[in-house]
Amino acid sequence: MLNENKNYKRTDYCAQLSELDIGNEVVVCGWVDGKRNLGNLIFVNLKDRTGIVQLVFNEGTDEDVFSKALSLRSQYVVLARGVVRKRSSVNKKLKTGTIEILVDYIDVLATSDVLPFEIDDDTTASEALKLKYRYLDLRRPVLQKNIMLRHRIVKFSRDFFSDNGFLEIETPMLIKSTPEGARDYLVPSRIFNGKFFALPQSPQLYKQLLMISGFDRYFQVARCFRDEDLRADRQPEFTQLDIEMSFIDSNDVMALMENFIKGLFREILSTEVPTPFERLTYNEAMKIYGSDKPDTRYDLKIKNLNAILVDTNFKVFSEAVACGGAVLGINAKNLASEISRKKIDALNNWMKENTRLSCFSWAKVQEDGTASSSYEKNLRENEAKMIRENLELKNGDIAFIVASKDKLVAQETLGALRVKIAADYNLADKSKFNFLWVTDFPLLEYSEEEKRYIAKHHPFTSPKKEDLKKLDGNPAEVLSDAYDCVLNGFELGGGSIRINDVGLQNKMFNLLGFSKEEVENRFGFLTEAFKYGVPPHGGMAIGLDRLCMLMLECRNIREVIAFPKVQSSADPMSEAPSDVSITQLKELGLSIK
RNA sequence: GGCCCGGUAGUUCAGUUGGUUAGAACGCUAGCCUGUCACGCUAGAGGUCGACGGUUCGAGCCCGUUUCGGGUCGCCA
Repeated sequence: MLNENKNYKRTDYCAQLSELDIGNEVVVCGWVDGKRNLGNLIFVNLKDRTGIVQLVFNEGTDEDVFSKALSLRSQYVVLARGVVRKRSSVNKKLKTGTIEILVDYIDVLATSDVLPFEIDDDTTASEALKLKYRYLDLRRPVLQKNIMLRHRIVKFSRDFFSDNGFLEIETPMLIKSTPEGARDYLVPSRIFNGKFFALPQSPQLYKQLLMISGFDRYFQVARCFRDEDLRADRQPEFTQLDIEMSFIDSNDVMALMENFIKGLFREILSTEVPTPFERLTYNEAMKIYGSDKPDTRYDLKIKNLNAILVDTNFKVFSEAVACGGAVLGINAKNLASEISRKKIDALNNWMKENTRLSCFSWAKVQEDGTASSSYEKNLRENEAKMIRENLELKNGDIAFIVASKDKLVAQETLGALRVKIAADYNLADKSKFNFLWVTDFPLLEYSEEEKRYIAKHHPFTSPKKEDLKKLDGNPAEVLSDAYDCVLNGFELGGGSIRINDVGLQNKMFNLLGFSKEEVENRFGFLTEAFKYGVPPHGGMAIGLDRLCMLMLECRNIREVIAFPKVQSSADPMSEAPSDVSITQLKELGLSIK
């Protein structure tokens, strides 16, 4: 009788069945996610992407069907037909916990070897193992959920921008390698031996060319490649939500993105994000938070103590001030008792290893006004007092102070310490999504290594109109019409108004130290295009993986990417990168040293 | 490129001062079991201690090199 009809088609997803289906004959397909054999009674959890439903086989079950059920092992793929019925005992952990399917037909569609690790949300298998068997890792409910939510995020994005008059246009993957920015992934050319394509770091130039073509509003879910080392929030191959618009200014771009984010968070997380987002200039962000991507969910704001310490006897502080640097402090409120001497030492060690300064000074004030402190004994009484007042240091608080002859180093170091303390002592409200714009970045940055200016954003970023004149005088002071979108201490994305004047663009290349020949060679097609009617334009790009990671509260960007790379940029599953044949190399005119 | 942490059964880990036959849990295999859902009970199989070299009478343990993974700094226009 078995296999009388092999053409059963799935009627329902496992976990979409409910008490409304009781009495119905259904056909489900999925993977065996556990079997409980009680002798003459067998329960099988059948799982698909929607979840789990329980199959039952009992004394009334056909003998052949029952023996097939007995043979089931974990992760076998089966098709089962049966009648939905109410359970005698409820499992509250399952969406389908009140029903089960009494099976009258089962087909084993595929068997499975014993798994290299248990497929379970709280699996403890190592990253390496899970990534080698990523397709199994992806069977875990949490990753299934992440990938399905990512789909919804991308779909919302496409719908949103389409509805706002944007066209999705694909740009090439094989492009010209350009200087500046990250290291390119290179692809050798077969036709032109010795020459290379690069994979795009972003579709930047192409989207600007699309503006010149008159498409006016462009977006793309764009894959980008940067051959740099990985981090927990960074992959060498990643996806940007890339947009560009003509006839707009930076406020238009920011307003549009605020609407987008608001809609997205409402749709996916049912959360209201307040708009407009807070705005900080780059200088303010560095001054208050010591970072150009501050996490504003907690306070720990930085105070400048220079004025108090101009002529202090304590050389560490006075020299920093005298050399144009800074003495900066933060007050970790109510953490004095938590941060013991041992923990202070540990923090100092952390700082030595992870920042450009080797140590900080610190102080705790007791109830009677005396202090336990690494620096107060070196200061005059009124100096110590003024620092306490400035930092609003009270009993129970602990202050951290850094001094450096380089103001930026002091800011960055204390900014990093701020983040570290907040992470160690859980100061951030995890339920919050604090968006902000950081604007008015310096246009240029001096590179000691290369002995020249490099573009802080990219070479096509427009200076702020009011700073144009400074370009000839002191280019280091010129601010750019650029903006970064920051969420909870992560740079979500950024953009700018672009240069649309060929003269200004050439001046910019000149400032960056490119010769006429280099410009012609590298960006000739762009400067040529710039002769033929370039509309004012600008845009931005959002790191889609990072956005998903933050929305889904993942700790690592791998959790929202189906097939991510490991820290060495390799793929342990396919074992890419790999050797290639001599023939392949020969065709490309390459030989391996 | 630098620094830190890790690699012992299929998996996650323990392994004392270097000393007899390297353990546990889960998983796996077999048997029993009619309401389980982390089913239960009984029995069993399963090890190149990442690799190479060194010290030693003797190395999972000590030393060196190397490899793989994780975190981080540099880097990421």
